[in-house]
Amino acid sequence: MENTAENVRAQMRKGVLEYCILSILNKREAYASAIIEELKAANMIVVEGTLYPLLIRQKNQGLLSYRWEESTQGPPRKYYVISDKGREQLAQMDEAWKELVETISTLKEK
Amino acid sequence: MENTAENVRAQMRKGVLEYCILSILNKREAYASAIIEELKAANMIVVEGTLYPLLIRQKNQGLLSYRWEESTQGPPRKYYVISDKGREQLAQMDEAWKELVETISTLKEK
DNA sequence: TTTTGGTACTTTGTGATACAAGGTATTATA
DNA sequence: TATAATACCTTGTATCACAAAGTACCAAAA
Repeated sequence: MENTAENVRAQMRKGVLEYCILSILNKREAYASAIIEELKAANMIVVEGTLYPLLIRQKNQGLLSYRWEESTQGPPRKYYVISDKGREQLAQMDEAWKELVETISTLKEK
Repeated sequence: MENTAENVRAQMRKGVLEYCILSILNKREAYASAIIEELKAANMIVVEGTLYPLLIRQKNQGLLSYRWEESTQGPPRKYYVISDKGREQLAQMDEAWKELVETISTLKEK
């Protein structure tokens, strides 16, 4: 098992992705490719094969809904929208994230 | 699939565990039960079935070594010690953690 | 001296999930 | 009517955290 700097980042972000998606959709609705672009801009690379099943899982959990919209530049886009339940979940995740940051900080103390 | 607050925390910390272990062992050598105690004190619950294989993986990667030590209170303990390679890895992880915190922060900006 | 309880290390099976790779479908343009 | 670009989806694989059960050592009580 290799352990390059890239692998370290990949490892570390596991489980945080779901949080990122909800955070993005809490700002504005978006379709998958746009979400990937925003993640890339924030320095977190995600591939389609990861994102699509994740969006479907969150939709099935009632955290998101979606609607189709025509595009002038290709096939129709599936715009995802965060739901009330999704916002509740996001609030929990905000809390969990704060705690995780605190936990790491505590562990670093000598 | 349930999604309690506890599950959220569990999900989120995936991949961060390895970082936590190296951070603890960078302060002082320790055996598994003591590591679990320190994690619990920092609000991160981990069970034996998770920790032992993880320590073995890190040892096999050359990040840790160990030595046996007698105990007055039961069977001998396996004390793990971080290696030079482990410290290098930890430095990379410190960087990756900083970036991840930054990434989340960026995604939260409207 | 046998049993009991506590401590510590280990293994097996399961479910979740990120990714690589490949596939389908729509639209515009050459 | 190809071709390229865009967009969505699926399958197979590897990894990993966890639950649960097992093994081994030691000391103190019965």
